[in-house]
Order: sequence, then structure tokens, then C-alpha cells
Amino acid sequence: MAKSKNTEQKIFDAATELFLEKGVDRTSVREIAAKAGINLALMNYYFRSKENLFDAIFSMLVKKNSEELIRILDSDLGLFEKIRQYVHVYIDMLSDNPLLVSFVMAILHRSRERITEMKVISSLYSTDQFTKQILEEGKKGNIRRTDPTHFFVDMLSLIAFPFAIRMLVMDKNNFTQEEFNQFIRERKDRVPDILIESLKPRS
Amino acid sequence: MAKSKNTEQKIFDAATELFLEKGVDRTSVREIAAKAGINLALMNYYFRSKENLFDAIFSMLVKKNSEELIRILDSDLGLFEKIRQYVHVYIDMLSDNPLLVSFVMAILHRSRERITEMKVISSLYSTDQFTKQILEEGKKGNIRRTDPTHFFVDMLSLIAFPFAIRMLVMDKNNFTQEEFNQFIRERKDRVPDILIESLKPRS
DNA sequence: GTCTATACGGCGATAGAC
DNA sequence: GTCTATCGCCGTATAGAC
Repeated sequence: MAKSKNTEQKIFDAATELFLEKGVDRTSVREIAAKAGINLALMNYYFRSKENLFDAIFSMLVKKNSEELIRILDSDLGLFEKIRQYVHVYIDMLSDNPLLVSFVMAILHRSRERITEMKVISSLYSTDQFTKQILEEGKKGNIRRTDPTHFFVDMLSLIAFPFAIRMLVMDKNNFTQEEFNQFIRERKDRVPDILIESLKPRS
Repeated sequence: MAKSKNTEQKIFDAATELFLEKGVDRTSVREIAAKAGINLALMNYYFRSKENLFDAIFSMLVKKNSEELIRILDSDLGLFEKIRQYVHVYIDMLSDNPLLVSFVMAILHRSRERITEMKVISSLYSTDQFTKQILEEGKKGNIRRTDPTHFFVDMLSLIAFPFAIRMLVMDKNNFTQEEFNQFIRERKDRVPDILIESLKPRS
């Protein structure tokens, strides 16, 4: 165990960097081993497979980033303010972690029996408290639409999908990377506005 | 050319079925050849590579399905009615073609220089007429938000993203396949409502 | 056009020596 | 723990018989 932690970490770090740089599928275990300065077999000694290594890195990334999101969802903020903060933080998170976006894409893409990662992603969405809050506001007549499932899907869609189709948006509008970033920044106010309007009682 | 069309079609059909069944990445060309009842070499005679075969199938699927969407976008329907029809048809299309969803996911996932497919996808979105319409309605003061790029991204997000996270939604809500289909069906009215509300002038 | 046969380099994974 | 050596599969390619 003396130096083992060190080697494991070297593999972990090298893989993280390469996955970010070239995507998961385009990174071979031989490359990872080379970058970590170790042998191909060690790669399999510490992590049984490339798949496991991927899961380990992904879980770490999610855990590191999901805490604040869950804290907001479970807080006792008012519904509308909660929505604003959630969207802000979530969009910032995805902006700062392109790796997270491409990882989720990779997982969703191979959506076959990937239960492990699904559970990890699900942990991002402990919506019990949030669901209760929507239902209660609905009972009080403070909001118009009261289906928490649909609302949460609406919210996630408006937050996350633009990142998934980044290349498409950039190509279509001749955006530079910086212009796309600006486009995303604009959504930090636009998205909550639309969501809240969809809830507010009609005039 | 006599029987060639037949063999090409057999490969095409076998690949389509396997891609749908197990995903593109998890389908090998040897499997495709076997299922088509032909030899591996023929696989390479008709389509130079698996990538080419993928592109051929994908282009066919898009062409088959995009016509009606483009027709709606370019029609002289009123803006709100146009939005309703577009969302309806688009959601129906994705419901009826799970292969299309998984293909787009595959392409977005490997979002690196996949210019060919990007162009194909872009063809789904010939938004010139639609963009003009939004700008004109804005000038007339008939709508509140007048950024066509943001609006189109909002619309696509609300339409398509739920399909991408299908497994997540089903897992989180303990949906059966039929319950998920019902969930999607509900969105055919919900999504246009939200979009139109985001445009309508405030009271 | 269709087939058999065979080859190449790269991949993820592993057995077994040290 | 770390290594070498090797396995079986992959996508791709081609030579050559029919």
C-alpha cells in the first residue's frame, strides 16, 4: 500500500486528463498507461476495466459537483428563488466542467443496463423536498402547473440540452467559443424566467 | 447491378436492425455481415466502412422524417399554430423512431469533427423563414421575447431532451414503458403551451 | 458481383513470472 | 506491485477464384 496509492492516483489523473482532452471512447487504456508512466497490466490491476475506471472518475466528479445542487433543492428557499439559484448554479457547473457534460452524454448514449452510472446521476436529483414544495404551492393555489415530474424534466431540458448540442448551435449561428459561452450566460436568467412564468397564475 | 441492389439492401437492413437493437458501437461489422447472410468482404465492397454505413442509414432516416418538419417551419401558419404543429410532429417522430434518437445521441456524443452528420442534422433546422417570422412578430409588438436563436434552442430542448434521459426518467419515477409513452404524449400539449406563454405579451 | 482466405494494426483484458 | 507476453476481438483491406 506504500506506493500503491500513488500509482492508482497517477492512473486516475492521467485518465481524467485524457478523457477530458479526447473523449472517453477515443482514449485507449494503452495511452492512459503511457501517460501515467506505468504498464498496461497495472491499469487492470487497480481498476478491473476501463469501464470501472470511467465509473470511478465519473462518480468523483458528480460527488464533487452535486452537493451544492442538492443543498439548494433541499433548502427552505421560496420556490421561485430556489428555481433561480438551481438554474444558475447548474449552468455554471456545466460551463466549468465540460468533462461532466461529455461523460453524461457517453452514459446516456450507451443507455443499456448502465444501472451503476444511472444511480450516480440519479443522486444528482434527490427531488423529494422539491416535489413536496411544488405540490404544496399548488394546493395553496400559488402556481398554475403542479406536475413535479414534468416541471423537473422541463427544467433539466432547458439547462442541459444546449450543452449537448453545442456544436450544432455554434455551427448554425457561426458562434465562436466565446460567443457560445455568452449565449449560455444569457440563459442563466432566461431559463428561470421561462420556468417561473410557466408556473405563475394567469392574469 | 442486377442483384446488387438486393445485397446492398440486405446489408442496410441488417445494420439498421442491429444498430437499433444493440447500439451502433456495440454492433460489429462481422455481426452485420452474418445477419445479412453475406460475407465480410461484401460489407466493404458496398460501404467502404462502418462509418459510411452508419451515415447512409442516418441520412436516410433523417430525410424520411425531416420533410414534414421543414414544411411546417416554412409554411405561412401563424407563429403560435406553427409552434404547436412543429412540437406535435417532432415528438411523434421521435416517439416512432427510437433509432433516430439513439443515432443523434451517438453523433452528439462523439462531437468531434463529425461535420457530415452535423450538416445532415442541421438540415432538420432550416430556420430562416421561422427566424424571420419571429423577428417580424417582435417588430409588431405581438411577442415579448424576440431572440430566435434562444427560442429555437428552448423548443428543441423541451422536445428532444426527455427522450435522451428516458432511462433516467423511467428509473426515477418507476415508469413502465407505457407510462413513459403517456408522459411523452402529455408533453405534446404542455411544451407548446410553455413556449407560447414565454412569447405572449404580459398582462 | 460474390465469395474464400488471409492479413494488418489496434483494442481491452489477463496469465504468470518476478 | 510490477512487469512481459499473449489472447481474442475489432475495423479495415486485399488478393484471387468463380
